[in-house]
Amino acid sequence: MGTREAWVLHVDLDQFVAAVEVLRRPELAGRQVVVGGRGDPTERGVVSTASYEARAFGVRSGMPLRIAARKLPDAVFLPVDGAEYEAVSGRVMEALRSLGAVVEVLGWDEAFLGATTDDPESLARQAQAAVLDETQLHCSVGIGDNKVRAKIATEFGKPAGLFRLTAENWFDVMGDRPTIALWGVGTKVSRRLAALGVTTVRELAAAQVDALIAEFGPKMGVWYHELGQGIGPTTVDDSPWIPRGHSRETTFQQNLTTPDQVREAVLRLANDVVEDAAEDGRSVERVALKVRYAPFVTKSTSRKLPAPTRDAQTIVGAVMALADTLEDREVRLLGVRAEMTMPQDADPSERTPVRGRI
DNA sequence: TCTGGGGTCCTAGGACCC
DNA sequence: TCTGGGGTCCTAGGACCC
Repeated sequence: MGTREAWVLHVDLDQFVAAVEVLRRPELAGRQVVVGGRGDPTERGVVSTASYEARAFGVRSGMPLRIAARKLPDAVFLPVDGAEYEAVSGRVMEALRSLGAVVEVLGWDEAFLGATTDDPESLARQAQAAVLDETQLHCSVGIGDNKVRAKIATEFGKPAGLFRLTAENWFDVMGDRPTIALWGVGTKVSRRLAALGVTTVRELAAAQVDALIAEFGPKMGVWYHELGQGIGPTTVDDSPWIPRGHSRETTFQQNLTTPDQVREAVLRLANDVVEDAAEDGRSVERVALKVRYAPFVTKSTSRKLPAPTRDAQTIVGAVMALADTLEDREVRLLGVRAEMTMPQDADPSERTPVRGRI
């Protein structure tokens, strides 16, 4: 018998969105499926998820639909159906909770599991079986001694497999890889690291933390240094997610050209956001307006409200006041965001500086 | 290539105060 | 007259993730 230890598992559904679409349309199995936008590859929009058959031809998430269609003229293009994915996601998470581990939901298709066990591989296979049984969907599982290693391990398990990444094999597996392979390092940061002479994970781990702090600031400098060593948070937290804000944004198929069109669109977005906040029963303390002028210049402004409020008129009025400051130029995108007051004693000081939700 | 939508968190600079 | 230093709040922008 091994020793019982605390493990973090990261469960990630394989090509989730495309797989859900194939589930309800079995005739699509084995075909090139591209989900994105409204499903019309002649429109402005990007790929949400591509099936493995489509990825084989270089189609990736985030790619403009027009480009995907150029690469794959015979692919099936489908619109994003958030309600359906949310429903299936709920069943996935239920299946995971049935295992008795702590489940921290990260998004539609991802979760951390926290458990104390002497056989994490067995738990991982149970998770895969439970999800497959409940939803007919396959997932990959990363096994780690913290969240960072578990998350990165999943990539080596895909598709439908397992991989274990701990302090023991961290440098063997990751040491020679580029820093962009790390969760939380993107193109910009990897480029700035390269300018400091740091290109691999091993070099990042060995870098002077003072140099990283000078370049990235006190929090991120320390965080990147730890990331290079595979150090990360170990606590899996299943407390319900409390959103900090709500936002709605639209890229227009044709640019808006008149101030009236712009005001009308902002009003609509503001009303939607007010509704979202009202559904949560939360007060709004700050509003923000984002604009993307043609061809692709993005600006944002925000204003703190004199006092937190749930009054729709007040909130919408504050957004419209921001709209009055917009320039008279062609508009490609508009977005409205409302930030809400957090319920008491949510401890902002103890948060981990990882991008996105952890 | 012609670049979505919904999120989170960090940094930096200026204003203001003591 | 060569011009403090630190803290906090506000806002804009940047970076990243799914």
